[in-house]
Amino acid sequence: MTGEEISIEFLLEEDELTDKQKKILVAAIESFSEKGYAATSTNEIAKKAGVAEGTIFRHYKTKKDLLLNIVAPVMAKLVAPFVIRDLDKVLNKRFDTFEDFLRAMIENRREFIEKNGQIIRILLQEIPFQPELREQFKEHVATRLFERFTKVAVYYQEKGEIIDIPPLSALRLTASSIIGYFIAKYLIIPESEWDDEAETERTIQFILNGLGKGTK
Amino acid sequence: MTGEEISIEFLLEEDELTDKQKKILVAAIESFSEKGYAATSTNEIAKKAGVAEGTIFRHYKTKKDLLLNIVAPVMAKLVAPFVIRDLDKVLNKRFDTFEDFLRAMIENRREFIEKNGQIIRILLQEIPFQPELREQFKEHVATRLFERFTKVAVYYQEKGEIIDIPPLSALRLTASSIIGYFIAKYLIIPESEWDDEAETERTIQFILNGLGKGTK
DNA sequence: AAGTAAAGTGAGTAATCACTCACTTTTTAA
DNA sequence: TTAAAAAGTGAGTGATTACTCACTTTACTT
Repeated sequence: MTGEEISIEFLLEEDELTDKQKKILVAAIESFSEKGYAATSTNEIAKKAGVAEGTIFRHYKTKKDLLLNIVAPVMAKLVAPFVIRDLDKVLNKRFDTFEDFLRAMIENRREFIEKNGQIIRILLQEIPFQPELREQFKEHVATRLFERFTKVAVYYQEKGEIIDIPPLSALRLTASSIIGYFIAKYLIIPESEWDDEAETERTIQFILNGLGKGTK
Repeated sequence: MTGEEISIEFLLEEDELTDKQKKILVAAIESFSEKGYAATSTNEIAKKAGVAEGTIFRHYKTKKDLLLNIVAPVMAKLVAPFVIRDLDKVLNKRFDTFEDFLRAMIENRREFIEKNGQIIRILLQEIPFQPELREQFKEHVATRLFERFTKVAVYYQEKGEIIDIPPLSALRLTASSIIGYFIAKYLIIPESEWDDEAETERTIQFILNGLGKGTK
């Protein structure tokens, strides 16, 4: 976990935040991702940020409010628009092959994860316990992602590149393979060095063969 | 989450536990899986179990001790021996095809998940924050699973059924597809009814084509 | 039936929790 | 320059926390 840098760029630009407010966010992100939301005290965040505890509550009504203000923008302003916007680019370009599409997707998501690793970690941990997060996720990410991917799948199905299965199944299988790769790389075995290029290639070929029509 | 029954069968048989001790375990499992470990108080567990708070600490030195005593057996006595033992059966039988092997694996894991859903949930949630759990998992589950699967992969590679890639990559891709299916079914979209048979079949075919040599 | 160990109890404890508020300092605007 | 608004402070709040301990009840052995 050494050298992991925090991506608060968008938080910095979003509003005009004071120096102390930024420090609170940075400290909270760090502690939440290391120890978990429930196990992190506001006192601890204040100390790490070099700020009085009252300052936190000047800007965030409750501790949960702080959590939501950290995670929500990542979903609403990065995950959703980013995914959607870039998917639009991808879709509008209409990559010639499903393979090109996959390659672009994976590279796109890799960059996103590397910039927002800590906050994604918090998101993954807290989604089971915070109904607000779950709803935001469904609303902003899941449903729109599904809508867009359906178009992609149908497009390449019509081209005859991938087999005729329900788009949701195609999405599940594709996403499983890609996310599984990221989870293995960033969560399960982050210590070992990966041959990223080779593993990416294997993942792409696996999906292509898995969904392909066998004209290899 | 209605009608979900708790699998404490093995806990019941393991030692001779008193009625109150069983109730403590059941209550703790329920609360931990619903609210998370850190957000659950011992007072709350005691009340739910109909027991004095002191009774909990008579049997478990600390709250964390309680957590470990719930989760560890699932790994050590169910996950590890179960996975390994059944994998042995599977391996010793030497299923004719990789397809048969996959089918047996998926059915086996499905039953396990359905019996131990709550504890698996706790395990997944707490692994990032409890080093003891992480080590136990690596020791009992990950390494042995990898060892065994390597043999399987090499066996079917030699038979020419699956392509020649590193066994770890084959494991990653296979596990991603299967676990992805379970996560989708039990965690992400548990409310909708699934055509389990069809989805299982699609998952198997996806893996077979993905790792196959294209002689479809 | 008596004696002993284990199981169970619940009031008590110090520490910590999220959060408040009267106050001071800094920033902004006219 | 000044007044108002915003940002920052930290001692103080009652509630809750995990855990203890002197004591009572139950279970087991002879």
